[in-house]
Order: sequence, then C-alpha cells, then structure tokens
Amino acid sequence: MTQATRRERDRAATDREIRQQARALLVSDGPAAVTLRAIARELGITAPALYRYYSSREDLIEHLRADVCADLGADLGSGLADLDESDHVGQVLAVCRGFRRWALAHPQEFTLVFASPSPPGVYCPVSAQEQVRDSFGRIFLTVAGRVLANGLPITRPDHEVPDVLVADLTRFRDDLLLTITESGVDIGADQLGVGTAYVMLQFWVRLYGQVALEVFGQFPFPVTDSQPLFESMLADLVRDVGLD
Amino acid sequence: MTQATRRERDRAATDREIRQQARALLVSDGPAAVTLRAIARELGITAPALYRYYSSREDLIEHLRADVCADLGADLGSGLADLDESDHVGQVLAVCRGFRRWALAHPQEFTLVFASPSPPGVYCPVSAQEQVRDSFGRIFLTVAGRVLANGLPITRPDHEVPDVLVADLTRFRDDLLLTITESGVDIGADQLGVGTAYVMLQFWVRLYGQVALEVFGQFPFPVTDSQPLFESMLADLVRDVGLD
DNA sequence: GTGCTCTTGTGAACGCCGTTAACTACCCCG
DNA sequence: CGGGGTAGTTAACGGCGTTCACAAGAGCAC
Repeated sequence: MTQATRRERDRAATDREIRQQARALLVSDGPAAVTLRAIARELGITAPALYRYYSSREDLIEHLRADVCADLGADLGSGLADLDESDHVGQVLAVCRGFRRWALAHPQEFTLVFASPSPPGVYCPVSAQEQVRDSFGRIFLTVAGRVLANGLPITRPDHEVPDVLVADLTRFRDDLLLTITESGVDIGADQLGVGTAYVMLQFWVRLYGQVALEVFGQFPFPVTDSQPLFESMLADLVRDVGLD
Repeated sequence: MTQATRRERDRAATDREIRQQARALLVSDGPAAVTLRAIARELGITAPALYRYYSSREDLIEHLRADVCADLGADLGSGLADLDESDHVGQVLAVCRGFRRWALAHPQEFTLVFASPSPPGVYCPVSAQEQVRDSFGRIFLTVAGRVLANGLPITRPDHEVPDVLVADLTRFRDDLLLTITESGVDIGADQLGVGTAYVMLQFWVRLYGQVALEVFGQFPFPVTDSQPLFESMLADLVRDVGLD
C-alpha cells in the first residue's frame, strides 16, 4: 500500500507535528510567538533539529501560510456542503460569510496570509505564492463557476472595461475558465467575458476591504456590532453585481 | 519666547532623533528592523538609554505610528494645496490618489498603521488610537465637508440604511459634522444624513480594499500595471457615489 | 550478520534582541 | 557650592535564529 519506507513515514509525521505546533502557537499567541525554539520545546526536541525540515524560520512560516490557506479552503468547502446545490446565490453568500467568520476567528492567520507585504519576488503563474491562495481561491472560483453556468448575469458590458485592463483581465478570464471547467462545471466563453472578470475583481475588492477593515478595526467610527454592517455590505454587493 | 529650559530642549531634540532614526529603519528595512539597539547604535548611545524616553519598544512603535499618520496627513494636505479650491471632485480624487501613492511608497508604514490587528483595547472616542488616525482622517473629512457643503449629492435615501446601523452611523454623522465645522466649513445637518455617512463608509471600504490589495499583492491574477486598475476603480467609485 | 552510509538529532557557540538594575556624570536650583 | 534629579553608562538575564561539529541509529550491500 504505502510505498513509503519507515524513515519517510517518520519524517512526514514529524513534519506534520512541527506544522501543527507552529499553527497552535500562531493561533494562541500570534505570529511573533511562532518561534523555532518554542516549537521544538513543545515537541521535545531541540531547535536546530528543525533545520532538517525547513531551511529557516521564514521557510517554515511560508509553509504555514499554505496550511492556513488549505484549512480555510476546507472550511469554506464544508460550509458549502450543507447547502442546496441549486441555490447559487446562497452559495455565494455562504462563501463570503465563511470568509469573514474565518478571518475574525483567525485574525493572526488572516494577517499572515492576506495582509503581509507581498514578497519582492515576481508573481509568476505557477509560483508557490499562487498555489498558496489557490487552495482557498478555488472555492471562490468553483462557486462563481456554478453561478455563471446557470446564466446568472454577473456581468458588465465588455466595452465598459478600460482598454488598458483588457490584457490582464483576459488572462484572468482564461485562468477562471480553466479552473472552473477543471472543477467539473461546464461553462462557455460567452458567459465569462472580460466584463465578468472585471465584476468579479470588484467583488473581491469590496469583500476583502470590508473583512480587512473589520479585522484591523479600521472603521472610521466605533462599530457596536459589525455583523449587520457586514450583512448590509454583502447585500449591496450582491445587488450591485446583479445577483438577486 | 521658548519657556523651555535647556534640559527640556535637549530632551525634545533627542526624542526627535530617536523617532527619526526609528522611521529611517522602518522605511529601509521594515518593522522588524526597528530595534532599540539599532536605533541607539545609529544615535551613538546605548539601548537602555532609550528607556528614558519610551517605556518599551512597543511604546516607541506606538508613537511611530502617530508620526507616520501625521506625515501622511501632511502629505495629502500638501497635495491638496495646489488644487483649485472649488474643484471638489478633483480634491476627492487627489486625496484618494495621494493615499494610494503613499501606501505603495511606504508599504511598511501602511502595514503598521492600517493592517495590524486591532489592539484588544476598546475603541473609545478620544483614545490615542483615534487621535492617531485623525491626523490623516481629518484630511478626508475636510475634503468631504467641502464637497458636501457645495450640495453635491453624495447621499442615499436614509430609509435605505438598515435599522441596526442607524445608531452607529448617527454617531459617525455627528462626529463628521463636528470635524467638518471645526475645519471651517459650514454645513447643515440636512446635507449630512445617515445615508451620506453610509455612503462615505462604503467609499472608504472600497478605497481601502483596493489599496490594501495592491500593497499586499493579493489580486487574484498577475497585474502588469496596477495604476490603471486603480484609476478604473476610482472612476467607478466616484460614479457610484454620485460625484460627477 | 557485518560494516558503511546517510539521516536525524544533540550540544555548544555566536551574535542578535528587549529589558532590568546598579551605578556614574552632570546640569540646575537653592 | 552642594544636593537632587536627569540622562547616560555598564553588566547581566533570558530568549531568539542560525551554524557547526559530533553522536546515535536506521537502511542497505555484501
């Protein structure tokens, strides 16, 4: 069955434990507490041993980011499972609400993944960076695919999209198409034009803005209960995009 | 003239140097490099001496945040000075563009001020936290005040605002009114209703979202040139808000 | 089974860091 | 001129990431 030798299994197990402990420290005490020595201490080993698994602390943190994203994706996916498959708008709402709930419940992880200055490295199509987000981005895209496949008019006339953006947005559109068809949803190019990609981008901007403001407490006034504020914004968002 | 004794002047001067050096380190090497020992080293003194000025590193960072905000406010204000006073839309655009430019030019400062998990402390009306943002928030509000005083219809029917938000938004509205009249602009309560406050909030959400996404490189696709993307979003924003 | 190699871990060490405590030089006021 | 408060020092503690030399042990060839 498992072709892995015992060495390999041991190694994988230790690796899991390391990331698990790192994650626990991140959640309980914030990113600054994710310390090689602390992790090692919890695992009953010494700090230098960790260098057999990661080349540096930064390297470990990078993998942690990926783990966090995967978990977020799984979280969103499971929230989706309970829903009626044909309720596309409901799925969109569920994903948005799930994203917010997760961000508020895991502010440290959110900060790590979504609010850390982008590494100087270039954004190349198949980079680790993109793989990272894909595990949760895929959920967004899958849901978007279902909605689009049903002909819901999430769109905007292509000619309204500024010329300078067309090239980038076309690439985004193609990427979307690929991801969506890969996830088993059939969709035609006529349902996913540049205008649609543009609207989806704006959707993301507003959702991200709202959630980040909430996590960072940067609203311009004291908010007694941010839940209805989010719901209100979400309703506007869904309406502005033509989903209702 | 200056009633300050020599001791006091010396102290203030050293304090300025400390913050200046801290700032330089922040800009050149990021927040992690803002180290008491590094600052002291640059200043030719020893680290413990800094404790005569700040009770801890975190305390210093806190003051640094305020400095950064003040500078941002000054930056935005100076950008406004060159403009025709009657060109209200132009002023709005200038502030938004200025905010973006500043954020991209100072990603570390942006992260420090706008994307650090909100301290557990409660958001109280006259806290240091609010004072911090005020130095730059005031610019936004002043410009908003000018626009509103001219009767431009940045608004939305009050009855469209969800009931649960009215209380918070009313407080925000009152705060806005106060700030705006303090800045010398005369404005009536009829021009600044709850609906207007709501729209301004949404404006901030979208602007912040766009800028943060840009700074953190979290767009869902590779962006070859983010400037036109921002301009496009800004145009939509201004249009959606009724300014044109 | 015996011996070799490669992997995984240890311990000591280096140079950073924040922070505290005891101590010193010096300015200012009476 | 002398005492008190202020701004600085040095020394030290514990924690950090990281490197290096070294030991224990698994896995494999024979």
